[in-house]
Amino acid sequence: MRVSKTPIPARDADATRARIMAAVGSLLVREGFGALGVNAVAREAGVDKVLIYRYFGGMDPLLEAWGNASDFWPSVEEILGTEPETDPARLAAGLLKRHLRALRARPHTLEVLAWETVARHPLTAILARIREARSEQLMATLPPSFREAGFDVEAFSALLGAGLQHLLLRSRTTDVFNGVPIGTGEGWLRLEAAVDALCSRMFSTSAIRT
Amino acid sequence: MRVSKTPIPARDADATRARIMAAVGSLLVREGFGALGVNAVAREAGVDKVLIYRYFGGMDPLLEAWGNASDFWPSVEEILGTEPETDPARLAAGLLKRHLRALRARPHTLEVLAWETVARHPLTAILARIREARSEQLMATLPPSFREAGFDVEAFSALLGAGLQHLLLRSRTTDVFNGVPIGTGEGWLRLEAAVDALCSRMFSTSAIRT
DNA sequence: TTGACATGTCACCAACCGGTGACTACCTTG
DNA sequence: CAAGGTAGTCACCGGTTGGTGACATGTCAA
Repeated sequence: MRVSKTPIPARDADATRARIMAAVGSLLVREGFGALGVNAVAREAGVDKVLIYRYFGGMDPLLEAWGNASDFWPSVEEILGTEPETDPARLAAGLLKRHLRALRARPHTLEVLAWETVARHPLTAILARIREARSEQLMATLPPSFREAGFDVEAFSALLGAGLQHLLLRSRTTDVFNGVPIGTGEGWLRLEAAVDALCSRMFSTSAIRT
Repeated sequence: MRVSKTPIPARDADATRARIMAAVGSLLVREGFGALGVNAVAREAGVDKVLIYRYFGGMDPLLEAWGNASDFWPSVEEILGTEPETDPARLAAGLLKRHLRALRARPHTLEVLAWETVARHPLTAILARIREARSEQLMATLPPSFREAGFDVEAFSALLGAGLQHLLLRSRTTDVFNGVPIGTGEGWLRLEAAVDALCSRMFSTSAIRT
């Protein structure tokens, strides 16, 4: 009569590693960043926490691995779109809208962005570095006419980009922001239309006013 | 020879209550809301934590009391400004800019707003309620022409308001956002100028385009 | 003076946290 | 078969957290 204490220990390191990584993601979107810890991840993965130390070296390296592995940030192509656009207003609006849609499809990324606006953490630093590289890569593809549009394009795009990002973050927990239903697709259609209008009017009338 | 264990116990309940309340604020701005707890507040106030339970009934009631006490949200007058404005573009820009300045002067409020984006909490609910009331109060003072400007004013102001708020939150930990130095007054001047330009062009050309 | 009450100190609790060492079970290589 | 490494379990450590009960000390009124 065998009294084996370990009925199905699986005994598959790669699978265990994968379970731990997956647990990070699901725990993140379900409980939020505050719940992320060695004990919690181990519980979520159904695994002893000592394996986290053995396989990853601790929580921070695990988060690094997780951030590097998943398609955390949208690719440059996803933001640039397929066909080239010359009209600066359409170009700007297209970039903003594709950026919006890319983030809207990535709840993990959204969660980390939320954390980043609030607290400093090794993971947010890691991911910020990846994002910076992507951002520079993207900026390099933009035509120089974009920068000399007759108004402060940096401040303009900072304002709109920040606005979209903030609304995305709020949409995780709130249904309506300033009367706009950010919990539904209809609200985002209205916001995309607003982005279109803003870009169009800024770039087309940029020469009229100083 | 007296061996009094309590050299200066102060013995002033009101003062102790005040010290606890003050400790919440200073701890919040210095360490962030993650560090808020019974032990931390008691330490910060130089007070035994049992007094927090005795005087406030726990951490959440303490936070409620704190949120209700301080001038957390700017008054309606502070947002509306002194002199009435009829031009809708100037009116909108003025509202946004005064809102921005009011929040920039309130680090406590900013910290709780940041908190609100990542977690639900009794305190954030309390403050959200106060904010809602102020917001409605403010909206009631705006002329109806504001709503029928020929474009989606709600989406427009949601986007700009959210953008400013997001940049405010990011400025707590980051110096530059999209090339704009949000850590310095110069960056905020540029952003205010961008708000002016956006409002001006949206309201002045609203009839030209659909 | 005596008692009631308010104020504050202290010790303690269970629960959780991150982290580590010792162990068993298994598979592979000789 | 034996040896060694790998995968996983378990028990434990010190420290911190939220929370409570017992107690000392001061103040004030009867």
